Amino acid sequence: MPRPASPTRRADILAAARDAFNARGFAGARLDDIARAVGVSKAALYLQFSSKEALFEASVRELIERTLPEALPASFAGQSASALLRRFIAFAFERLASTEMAFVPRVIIGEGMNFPDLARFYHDEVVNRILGVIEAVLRHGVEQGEFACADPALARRSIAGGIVFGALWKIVFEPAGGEPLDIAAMARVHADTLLDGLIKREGLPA
Amino acid sequence: MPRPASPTRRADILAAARDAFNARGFAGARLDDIARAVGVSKAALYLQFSSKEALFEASVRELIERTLPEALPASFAGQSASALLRRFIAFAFERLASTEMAFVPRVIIGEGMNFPDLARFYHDEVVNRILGVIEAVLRHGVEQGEFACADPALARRSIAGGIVFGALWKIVFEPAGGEPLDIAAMARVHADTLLDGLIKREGLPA
Amino acid sequence: MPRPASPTRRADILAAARDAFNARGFAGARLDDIARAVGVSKAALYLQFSSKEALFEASVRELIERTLPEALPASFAGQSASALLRRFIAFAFERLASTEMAFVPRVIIGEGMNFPDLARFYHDEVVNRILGVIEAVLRHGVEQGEFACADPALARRSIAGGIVFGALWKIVFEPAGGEPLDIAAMARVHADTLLDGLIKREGLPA
Amino acid sequence: MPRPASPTRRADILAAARDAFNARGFAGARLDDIARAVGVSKAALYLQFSSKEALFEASVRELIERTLPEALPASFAGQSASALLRRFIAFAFERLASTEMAFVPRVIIGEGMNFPDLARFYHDEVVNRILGVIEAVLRHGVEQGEFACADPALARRSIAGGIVFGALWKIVFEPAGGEPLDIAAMARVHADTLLDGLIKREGLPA
DNA sequence: TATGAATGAGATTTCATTCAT
DNA sequence: CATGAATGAAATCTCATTCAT
Repeated sequence: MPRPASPTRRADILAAARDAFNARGFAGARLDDIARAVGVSKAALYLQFSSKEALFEASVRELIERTLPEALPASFAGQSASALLRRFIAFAFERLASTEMAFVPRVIIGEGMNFPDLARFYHDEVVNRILGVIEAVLRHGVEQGEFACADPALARRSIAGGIVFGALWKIVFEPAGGEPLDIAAMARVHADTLLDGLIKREGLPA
Repeated sequence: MPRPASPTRRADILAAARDAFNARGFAGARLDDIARAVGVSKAALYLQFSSKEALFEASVRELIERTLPEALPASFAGQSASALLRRFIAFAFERLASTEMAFVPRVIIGEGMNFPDLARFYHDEVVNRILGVIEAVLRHGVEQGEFACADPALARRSIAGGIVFGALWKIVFEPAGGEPLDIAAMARVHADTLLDGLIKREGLPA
Repeated sequence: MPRPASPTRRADILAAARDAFNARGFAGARLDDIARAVGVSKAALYLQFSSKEALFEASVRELIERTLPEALPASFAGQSASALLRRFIAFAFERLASTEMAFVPRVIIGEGMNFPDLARFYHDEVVNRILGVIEAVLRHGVEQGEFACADPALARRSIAGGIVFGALWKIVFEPAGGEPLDIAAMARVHADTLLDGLIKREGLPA
Repeated sequence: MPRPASPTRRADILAAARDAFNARGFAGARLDDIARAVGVSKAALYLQFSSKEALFEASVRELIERTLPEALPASFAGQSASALLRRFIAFAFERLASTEMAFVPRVIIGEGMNFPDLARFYHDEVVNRILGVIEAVLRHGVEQGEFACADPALARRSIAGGIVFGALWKIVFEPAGGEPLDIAAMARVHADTLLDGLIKREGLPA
């Protein structure tokens, strides 16, 4: 019994695919399950995607392309570098800790070696761009005389690292019995630590 | 061609299994390949491990148990908190960036959801202990009046995050075309950033 | 994009079907390709043919019915049996070596067992009639005292055999790397051999 | 329930494969049926042959390699060219008309275009070798002053053609309702016709 | 202990065929 | 008439697992 074509069909498939890949990994996910979740036949998947691999790549790319633009701050104008960094960290934490978004780094880390094109795409289009934004904020702060940062190209990874760690905690360790993590609190502490440093400053409150 | 039983047989199998799981993921690795790499029959694997899952878990656990002692710094006695933290960071970066050690976080991230026991084991035995060490250093620094850190339980993840990010860069993004990362330099910058903070201090060089 | 009904539509489909069946065999040919070649939808094929089998049978039958008249020589009147046979052989070689005509024997040989009706039709309408023509020439020659032929009913297959072999060479073995065959020359030699025999005759040039 | 390894296992599979390919063609034959005919699982076929195509090629090659040597005369010594040719024709008719052997040309003709390597192999190893033998006999006869044959390279196809036609008649047209063909009689008549020619010779019985 | 041989269950993929529009 | 969308049924192939030897 054929079903009507629908503009959401493709999006439905991508969402179901994402769930499946998220839950079982690329090799472990079954097209049968994806099809059943969408409510179509397996063959219907092949009307839109030429292979399981193509479906996987599309599910990753689509998510990235849909969500990346709003993940990057549009402009730095009129804000202190500290405020910019705080906002970026808070925003990134909240985003990346959501299951939908966290799916991508998880599969890239877990299966990237089997999909070198995809890993490169993710590196080029996501990781590098985000690192670029962070570095720009750092340089902006240095130029304003607000930040001291000898090597922004390396320091940016310290900032990204905490965010990634928070996301991994949420999706990997919390389900495994790790203590629940308050994302907003961790974002705040991450920003505090990075901005103020651990070493006590004279005359400043901790 | 029967081979003599050997005490290294089990270790050989575990090493080959690790290579395979590292290269292709759990589902993608084939017992055939592992057996061939060791030079035994597939059936021989079942003499030592009851299933592919068991072999996977054993290969991860064995590595953890074998390397855990050297993964933790032996003693902190008689050093400033700053020096301790620097040493720990340098030590952890170097360790985790090696392929053998990086294998564990990678598979835990990629397959942890299908191996909850293993994820919990890793969390309990490794992640939490390492985080505990970091937290101890932080508290030690606060007690000595050297550090200002309002929430060591959250701040420790900022420290760990940079380390994990460095390791992921090495094993995931460098192979995908990312720029080569100088681990020692990043360790230094990570420690600098965390200790001194980004915000410029009066009278201190950047 | 709907297209106007057209009297050539059916012929177009049959021609495209023939190409496809010729190129990949019955099972290997895809309705998708046939439809695309014609420029209609797959479903449109079903408006004219009830199944892939029906389309195949129709494509073969149509070719036979369209080409049979010109496959048989019009008249033998007023010629020597030798001349008749030479003319027939030359004519048949030339005809059967063309791709379009060779299509039928090829698919009958390859798929006849799955299409017994079609094989019988081809046998009755083509093979037997052509063999009948050959036999008539032979008997004509014997009656005229020109030929010596004890069993024209069997000998006719020796004549047809060379022709079929030539056609198969063209469509099967030349594409597979066989040496190119000069059809006209082979027709000549085939006729010579059959008429004069291999055993040397007194007083005749070899 | 595993079955004991057996030296006939491979031969059994090849025979069953030949039956299946003979009955339904390459694309139409199902590995399921072949496996069931042998009494093993489908997977067992893959222990010996890496794909359906490999099984097909092996089934053709094995048959050719097993039967071709005895089909070619070992030596021409001490026989008249006529006797040689008669013997060869009789032998070839009998052989090629058997179902086991005829399967090969049938499939090559019907599906050779999908297996260019196999078609070339069949051309090189079978067709060309047999044509070479025929041509050698013809040249031998010419050298002995027994045959007159201006172009043995073309005439050999007239000889082969009758044989092939006989085989095709047996496997294609007899099942389709064609009149039964007496192979031995046709072999005799084919040899007679080729040797003596159709044109009546003075003073010789027809 | 060790293995070669075998398999069952399931994976992806293909394609002739149908039907609402 | 015509089609885009959909599907059911099957095909090939894979692989963890078992067992007689």
